[in-house]
Amino acid sequence: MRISALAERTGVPVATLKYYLREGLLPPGAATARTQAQYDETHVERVRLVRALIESASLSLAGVRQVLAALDDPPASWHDLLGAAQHALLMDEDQRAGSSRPSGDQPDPWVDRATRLVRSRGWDCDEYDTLVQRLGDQLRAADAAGVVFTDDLLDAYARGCETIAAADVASVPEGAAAAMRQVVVGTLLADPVILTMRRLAQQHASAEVAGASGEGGTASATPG
Amino acid sequence: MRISALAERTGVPVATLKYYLREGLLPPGAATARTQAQYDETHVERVRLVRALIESASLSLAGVRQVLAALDDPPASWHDLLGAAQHALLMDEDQRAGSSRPSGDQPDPWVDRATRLVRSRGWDCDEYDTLVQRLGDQLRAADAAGVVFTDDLLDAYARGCETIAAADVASVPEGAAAAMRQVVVGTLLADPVILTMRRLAQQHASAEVAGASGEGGTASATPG
DNA sequence: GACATTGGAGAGTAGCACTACCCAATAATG
DNA sequence: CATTATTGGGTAGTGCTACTCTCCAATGTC
Repeated sequence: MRISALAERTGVPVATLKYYLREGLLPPGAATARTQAQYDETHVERVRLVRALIESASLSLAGVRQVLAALDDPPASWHDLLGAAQHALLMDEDQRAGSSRPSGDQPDPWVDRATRLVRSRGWDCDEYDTLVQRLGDQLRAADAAGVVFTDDLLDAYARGCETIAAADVASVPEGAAAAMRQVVVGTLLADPVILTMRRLAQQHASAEVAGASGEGGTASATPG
Repeated sequence: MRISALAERTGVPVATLKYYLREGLLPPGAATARTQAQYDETHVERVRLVRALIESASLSLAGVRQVLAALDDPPASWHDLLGAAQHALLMDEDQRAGSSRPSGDQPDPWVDRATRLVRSRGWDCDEYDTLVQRLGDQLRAADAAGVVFTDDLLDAYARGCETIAAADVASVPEGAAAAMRQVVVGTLLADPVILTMRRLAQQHASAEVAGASGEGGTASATPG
């Protein structure tokens, strides 16, 4: 199929596809001549993947590049695989949010709290560093904004995340190279799903509380 | 305090504060003369809030504006309050990710699946519309990217989110206007926290599985 | 042979979040 | 009262991202 067919199949304009080709997000088609190339189903899939990462997981192009690199060069072990996926993600998020890591050696109380939280859950692998740092940063930011996360609340988050993560890990077919896609892309695309579900669950929980306490709030229709 | 003092207290450059003033993210200080105004602690708090929403929750300025508007004009009931918070969020996220809502009346299988999922959890309030739509969109995007979310997986997500949301709702002081801050800002700032925790829990879970199955992967150190 | 299409590349665009600069009015200081 | 620094207010410019447009000669197709 030619580029215009690829554009039709995916709903992405030809100009954008050319851009992706230039940026290396899309591998070049099999050149049949100097100004002609053939694209196949793998290209369709890749374009759809790129679009999903951009639109749903809201990755930047740089982030997409990282993820694709990880996909094209799958690490050996399960664990490294997850690490690679997370690394790709971290890179991207760090870029868009200037993480003001003081990088000093003095003990940061927020990172401490994050560490204690993680420990209390029994999550005491090594190499958490980046993620725990990140968690500490987020707790600090929340505090600066005047929001209090109680220990109970964070503990509930941790329990909820354990449920989620256990299912994540269980859902991956063992050892296959196809697992990579599931882990990397699944992790990324599940993020927004989880957040949306949280909102839904909040609505449900708040409705229950409201109902129980006889709250008569004006139930405004969801704005269009 | 003058604007330069505000800049020092918050670590935000004066030029940026002026920009925020112009954009209405920061209320003007009490003018003591035509070219002088006094700022107080509420301004410090607001600046920190804005920064947290931008850096941690990675909202756009437009999103921050929405959130602040909701904060300044708190709805009467608990439930509406949450709705306002979520509305503000949706606006923002919809802007940055062009939600390709077909808006047709034909039944969308993905939205259907989302609806069934929500129903099966007993979350059958009204006015879920936007969120369920959103969930359907996300499931469709994942499918397009070739990622399969099994029913079991989504159910586990839902259970995890129930845990989280129950804690969210329980953590809010009843009926106070201060609750608004906790709900709106807490919801937003907790999002990244939850995602980070998910990553941590995944690491933990994958390490356990790897350990159990005798996996000998090269445990690369987390890249700095 | 006529004409649309292609690959390749450069340049241009729009939006976002600042950032720099300028101005007259004012405050602070001596 | 003179001097200097700072302020509010505004305009314009910056850097970045993700496209989008335009051009070209080579090619495929009829």
